[in-house]
Amino acid sequence: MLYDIRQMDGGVNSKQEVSLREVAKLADVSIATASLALRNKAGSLATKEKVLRAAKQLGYVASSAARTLKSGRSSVIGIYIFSNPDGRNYADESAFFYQFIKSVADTARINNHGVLIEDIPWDVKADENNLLKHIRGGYVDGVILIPQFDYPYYFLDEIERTGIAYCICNPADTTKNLFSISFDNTAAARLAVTELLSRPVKHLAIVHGPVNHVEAKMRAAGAADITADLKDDISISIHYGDFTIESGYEIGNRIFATENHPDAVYAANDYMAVGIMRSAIEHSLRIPTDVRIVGTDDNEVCRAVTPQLTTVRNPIYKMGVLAVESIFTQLSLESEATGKNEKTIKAELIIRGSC
Amino acid sequence: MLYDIRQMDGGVNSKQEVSLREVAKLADVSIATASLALRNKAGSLATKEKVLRAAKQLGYVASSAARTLKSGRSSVIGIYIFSNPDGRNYADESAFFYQFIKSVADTARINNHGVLIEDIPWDVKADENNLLKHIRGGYVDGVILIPQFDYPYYFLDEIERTGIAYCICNPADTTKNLFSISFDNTAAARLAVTELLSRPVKHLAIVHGPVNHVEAKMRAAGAADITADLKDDISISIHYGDFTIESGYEIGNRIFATENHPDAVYAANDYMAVGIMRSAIEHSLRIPTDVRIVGTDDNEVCRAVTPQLTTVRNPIYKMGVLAVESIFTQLSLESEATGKNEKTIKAELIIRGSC
DNA sequence: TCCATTAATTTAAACGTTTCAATTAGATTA
DNA sequence: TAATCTAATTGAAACGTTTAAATTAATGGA
Repeated sequence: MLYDIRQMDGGVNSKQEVSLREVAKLADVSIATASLALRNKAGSLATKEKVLRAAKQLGYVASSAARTLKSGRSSVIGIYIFSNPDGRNYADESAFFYQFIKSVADTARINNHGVLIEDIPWDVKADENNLLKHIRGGYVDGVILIPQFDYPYYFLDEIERTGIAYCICNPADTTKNLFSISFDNTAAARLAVTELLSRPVKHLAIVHGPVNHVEAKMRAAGAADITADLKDDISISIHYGDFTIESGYEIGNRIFATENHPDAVYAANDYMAVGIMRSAIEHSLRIPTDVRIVGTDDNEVCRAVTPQLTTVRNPIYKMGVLAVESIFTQLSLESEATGKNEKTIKAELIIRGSC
Repeated sequence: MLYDIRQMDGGVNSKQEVSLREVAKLADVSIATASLALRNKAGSLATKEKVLRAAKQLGYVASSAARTLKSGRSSVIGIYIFSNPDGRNYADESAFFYQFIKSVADTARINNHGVLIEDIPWDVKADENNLLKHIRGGYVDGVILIPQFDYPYYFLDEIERTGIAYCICNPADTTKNLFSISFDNTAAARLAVTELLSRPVKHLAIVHGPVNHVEAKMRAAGAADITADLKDDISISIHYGDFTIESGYEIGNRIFATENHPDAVYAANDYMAVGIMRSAIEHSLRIPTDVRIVGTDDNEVCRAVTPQLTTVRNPIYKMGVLAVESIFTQLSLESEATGKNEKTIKAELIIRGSC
């Protein structure tokens, strides 16, 4: 059922119930004085009190539209999650995104900002999605972008041109000079693989995520950093999943069916790791005795499985906080004065029973 | 690090780059004509084309603030998730919320509406949180409310008074006449318990969620419906968790330590269920041979564990879609003409290996 | 007491749309 | 062709704020 809202003429056109005019009248001051007083910008103490009382009595709330129109600030920050163009939305499953959204919303709210959220498939054309529309239309004061996949940033030039505050979370290209926050995915993978190799390993399986997924790529690079130096008596196999539990399970079924099955598995995310665990258990392999497994992210599934999954924590809540702070820093500075700023979030190994 | 955005004077006050005025000038028509043409409200074909071309050439996007101010419609729908006042945010973990948000955002976008998201702890006073502010300030055209817990609806009178479109997801009190969508939690629990009882059971454990959680309550009632009719040769024990994996695990440790441990467990959500499973496995109990377990929700953790968890599916994506549709129906009708409307979403048993 | 400052207040002009009412152009009929 | 009707276009007034500039009031020093 689709509604064409543009043709909805019947509905309630809710005019502001109580405007600044009424507050001013009740407080017996001019509209300007009322405006100033309410925002604590000027006025004598007595007037401020008088106006505040009047506003409270009438239940006055400033019209966001009028304020935005005049001030040029919407007090809204947009989160734009770019999703997979192939239509498979691994992210649908991800508890992570809610944590991220919540951290952004919490941090924004402290500063009296709202949060707008938008999912944009990568294959939707620039002029058909809402990112640039929102920016040009003044919907948002700042944008937090989560590209996820490694496609060309069609939006970057326009964003830089308009000078809007932005922060890219886990950008694909860190050589560009951007406002960005990145989880140190490379270090995360290095930590995980190093942990696996801290005990004797005969066959190490590396399970990558989607090939064009930015974080998966960097985790792959991190794993490669370590395995490159490995002696010949450790055999290594590389596998590609798509970040889902099911893909992990299928890979598990392939690798555990062989005679010389892996005794150590690094998975680029926790979903695949638990899928692999399920397969291992079904193949009557004991974890961690027969096979040791390390995942990535510290998603809640880590604590669901038996034994619990050792993993590298990706502190997603912190990323949201930092992203919003970056936006506010940009907003509070003269546009000219800002230097680009790239932050990195450290990876932390969380040891549990699977390893 | 906190920023007082109210004192940020240095920042960019981004005026609209290209306004309707410029478009009208380029197309050589009046502003009114341009406005009408762009919204396809009137005008000859030739004029429409001319205006559209001009708009495209200039990269024109209507100012959301100006449009909202004049039209009284913001084209934004707000999601307000009420969270636990005790500070324990079970929801932080929930992959469910992201699915819900995404479904709302997807459905809203089809109708050119944005989605604002806000978390409101139940103990924050009415005039200190953003719900009523957003409504009175015209931020949103409609609100989707997720109360989660059973506290008095301080907002309801005001919402009804302003006549804003709203939809309450899983309201506590279904006797009130509301716009609402509910998952049939009672039926869900009945389905689950009935499934457990379809084979011989000696000791049935029922694990409830937080006592004041709306859905937990109804699931408890559903379970009670079935157990009330049970013969005396089945012993029943009741336990209270808080919807987290850890609370399930602790309950598991208690119930599986006893001699006459349960051979069937119903858990009011999947997180607790997998926690219970972990405990069972650690107590060397085989699932489903020694103990059969059924959860609720069909969260992703169901597919993470071994064996996979049998559960009752809570189609959260559908709930988001229905909520938005309810909002749009209200928006498209004369305010007077609307009859309240309560929809229920059916529960569906998903049989997997744990039962 | 008067003048110079400074603080408080107000007037009025925006901000960029939408829409009513009025005007003009175009089509149709007698 | 004139008269009538309809469609297209436009001028101008809002919507509810913010803010620069102007005005008025209050304060202090000589």
